[in-house]
Amino acid sequence: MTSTTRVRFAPSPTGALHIGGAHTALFNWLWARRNGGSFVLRIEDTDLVRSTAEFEMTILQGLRWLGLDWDEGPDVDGDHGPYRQSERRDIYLEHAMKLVSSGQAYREGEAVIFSVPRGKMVAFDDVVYGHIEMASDTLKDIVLIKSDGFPTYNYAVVVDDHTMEISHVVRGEDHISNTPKQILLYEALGWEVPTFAHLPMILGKDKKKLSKRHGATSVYEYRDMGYHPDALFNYFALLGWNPGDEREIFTREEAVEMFDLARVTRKAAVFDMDKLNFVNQAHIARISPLERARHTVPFWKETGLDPDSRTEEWLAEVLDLLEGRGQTFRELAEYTDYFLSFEPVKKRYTADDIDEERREILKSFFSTMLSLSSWKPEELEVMAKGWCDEKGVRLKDVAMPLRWALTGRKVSPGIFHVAVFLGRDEVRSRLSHYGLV
RNA sequence: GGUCCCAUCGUCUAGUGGCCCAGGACACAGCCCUUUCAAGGCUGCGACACGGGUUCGAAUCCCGUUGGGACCGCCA
Repeated sequence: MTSTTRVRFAPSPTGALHIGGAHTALFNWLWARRNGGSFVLRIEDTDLVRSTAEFEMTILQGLRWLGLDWDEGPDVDGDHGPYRQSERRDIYLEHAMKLVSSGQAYREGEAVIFSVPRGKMVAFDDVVYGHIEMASDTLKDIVLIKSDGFPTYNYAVVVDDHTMEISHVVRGEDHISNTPKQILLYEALGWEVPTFAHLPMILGKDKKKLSKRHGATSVYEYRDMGYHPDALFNYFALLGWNPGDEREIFTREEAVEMFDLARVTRKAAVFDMDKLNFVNQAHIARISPLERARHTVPFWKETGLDPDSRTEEWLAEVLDLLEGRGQTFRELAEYTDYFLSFEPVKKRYTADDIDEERREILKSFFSTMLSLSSWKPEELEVMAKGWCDEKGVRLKDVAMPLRWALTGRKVSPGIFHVAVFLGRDEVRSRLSHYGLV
């Protein structure tokens, strides 16, 4: 019937967009884009008590942030709407009544219940898990319409996937056990059964289902921790799938090109922050300096700094000095605070580790340094090495005090690069604050 | 309890009977580089859950055991 690929992501708006949901949405999106098909977004809001419009909105925003765009959905017109289950009640009722009149379902109270046929073997071939079968005798009758007039999940999903002409049902492995029930419903309704592809679950470090106990579970938390959406996308794609070669860092477009449902793995995967950090660092290294700066701005602001008083080019240059240091935008902001202001340096460092004897040596070195004719990193380094040789001092004995005075930290990029970028006047001013010049 | 699914380094995985006394990546350790920390380069540590089969040959196929997980709601 449907020759084109149509997949869907069907979240229920009872919470933020969680990692598991984002992972499922991602694989659906990948499959749709890979095949030039459609990605449909459907809101499963039949749980009156827990569903809210706010959650629906955050889920949509979360998907957008991740770069997962949909072709049809509650906010995008299509030929298969409406896209909220709460707006499709007449459709569910209509088909349920057909089952009642054909004797395959019965009423009990206000509800409509499907009688599961006895002695049947229900089987399907899952793209990921292979052949699965289950005896219908192990199933209880299935509630179709609840007493409140709303459909149940297992019923609504069948009606929707059929009427929306979904070709591939791609969802979490926790739905494998529901699949035979749904197939029975497809058959009773006389509908063609779609192709199923179940995805492995994502677990926490302790191999238990991911929950709040494992820390951040909503995609927004990752955004706020300083992860790039492309990196999260890349990392999610690697959970339960791999391209077949040894590439691990790739763009959205590259993933679309390489993706194949047939290569999805079956084992539940543990969400590993260390690997995510590595992937994020790799993406930060790949994006342009300007984009890096734009992503870091909110984090500078968060620590009370004022990046708006600088040009984007200047900010990008600052970040460039980091040369790979930092795994998140939050760290990038942290590691460069001293470029934007001397205040954080003063808070971190007081110079009370320097005794008088040491201070005299340093003053001598810094005055030579500040009077250098050329203010370039290489020149500063050559001068410093020469000076140290002559005085019988180790380079680190002058480089570290300089680092402390300029950055307030024991680690930083090459300190002569920092000094040059800060400028001779600013360096003199910071050194003089500590009485070192 | 019933049904279903899963099982390769700590983690993500490659592997579909011989190319595997198992390859890559993260993490970890060491070395190189070096003014610190990163980055980068090199090296190392480290796994086929167990027991039976089938086969000339098994991580790969079959059976069982053990261990995980999911579902069994008028939740989704």
